[in-house]
Order: sequence, then C-alpha cells, then structure tokens
Amino acid sequence: MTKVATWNVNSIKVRMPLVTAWLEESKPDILCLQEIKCLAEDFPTLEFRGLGYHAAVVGQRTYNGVAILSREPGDAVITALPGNGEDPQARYVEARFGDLTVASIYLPNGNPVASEKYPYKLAWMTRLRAHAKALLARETAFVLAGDYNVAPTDDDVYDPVGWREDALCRLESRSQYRALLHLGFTDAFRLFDAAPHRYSFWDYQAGRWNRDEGLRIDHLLLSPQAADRVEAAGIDKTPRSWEKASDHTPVWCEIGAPRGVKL
DNA sequence: ATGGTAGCCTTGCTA
Repeated sequence: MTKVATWNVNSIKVRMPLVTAWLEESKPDILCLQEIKCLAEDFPTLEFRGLGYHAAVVGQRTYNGVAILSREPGDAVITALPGNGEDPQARYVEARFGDLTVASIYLPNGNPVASEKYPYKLAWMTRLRAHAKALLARETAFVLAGDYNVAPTDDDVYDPVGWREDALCRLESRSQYRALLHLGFTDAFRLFDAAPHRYSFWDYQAGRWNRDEGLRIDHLLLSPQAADRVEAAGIDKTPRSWEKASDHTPVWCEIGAPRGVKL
C-alpha cells in the first residue's frame, strides 16, 4: 500500500511545523508540495531527512516552487514540464518510485482573465496534456497530483455564479481539465465521494473557512494502471483548522500493491 | 462594505 498526498502549503518556511505534524500523524509514503516559495537551496531538506523523507525540489524565489517528499528516494526525476524551455516558473517535478511514478503540479492560477496570465494557464494545460499523453503511452501506474487551480464542476464551488468568470471556473479552464481527464485519467477523490461541496481550498479572506465556503481545486489524477489499484481517497480538512494554516488542505489516496492476476 | 487575509524580502505582487 502506498499513500500519496498533495498539499499546497503556501510557504514551506512558515508551514514547516504543520507539515511536520501532518507527516507524523498521517504517514504518507509520498507527499507532493506546492507553493514552497523558496529556492531549492533554502528548502528544509535536512529536516525532512530527519523525519524519514527524501526530497526532490524545484524551487524559485518568492513564488511557486514544488517538491516531492518520499520515504524511498525517487529516480528518473524530471524538473520541468516539457514543451517550453524558456519557462522560468517552478511548477512541475516528477519522480519514479519503483512501479509508481508521481508528479507534483502547481498549475498557473490564470487570474486576472484579461491579462497574459490566463493564456499562459491555458497553454500550460496544453503542455501538461501532451506530457500526460506520453506518460499514458507507457501503460504504467502514475499519479498527477497537485494544485490544478481548476474547480471541475459547479459542485466543486461554494458560489458557482459568483465564480463563473474566474480563471478557476471559466469554460476554457474546465474544457482543458476535461480534455486532460478524458485521455484516460480518474479523479481519485470522486471514486470515493460523489457529494457536492467537498473543498480543498478556502480563501483566507472574509471568513471563508468558518463558513465552509471553498473550492475543490487540488486533485490526484490516476492513470488507468493506478486507478485499477486505488483503495481509498479523501480530503483531510483538519490541517486547514490549525493555527497558521495554509489556505489549502491535504488530499490523499492509497494505491494498493499490483494485482497478481489479470482483471 | 469595491472590503477582507497571508506571504514575500515588498512598499506592490500574487493568490
């Protein structure tokens, strides 16, 4: 059994005590982090080694930054999404852990929609889809985990009308997300919970957490070979309630051992 | 009520 989780921590420096607490109580085998907001050299790699985790880090000063923490060291590490050698934004890291490959994704937010940020988001999603297609051709188990900055349907938003024109909910963002999904992925969370109003992010402002007014934008997308093995998934809301919380909370799934027989 | 919060190494930008 391999427990894989994703958590946008909004600064690893500030969130280190909470990440430590969550690792110790939830014991994921692999934890994908987003918005670490630091250079790789400033990432607390040694502290995580002390907790029993290896780290693959793609850092950037001030903004973005992704990492994968893992009980076993990963190999075949990829530190950028292919397709744009000029892209300086640290938003993708991928590594292989035995028969399971995992990527930590921080998809661009895309707001404001009228700015260059929105076409950048959509182009990034096109690149992600191309890379995902290449990964699917391997016919192996993998998980694309992260902050997608897309709420797939109105059920994933506390106020769908108010958010309709936002880059997280716009038609183009949702179409791109569905095109990715329709390559053959499974949203791990939705296999186990079909209810509306299940959120992974609550804005810091206006008491959104206390009112449970959030969005579900953090996802674990499973390749068919991973989906065949998934045994559980969920959103752990507890860390959002802690002091000095991130505005996101962890989403996790459990991938069982490969089946010995053909289905 | 055009606000509100959080983090960065900042005095605005990003979310």
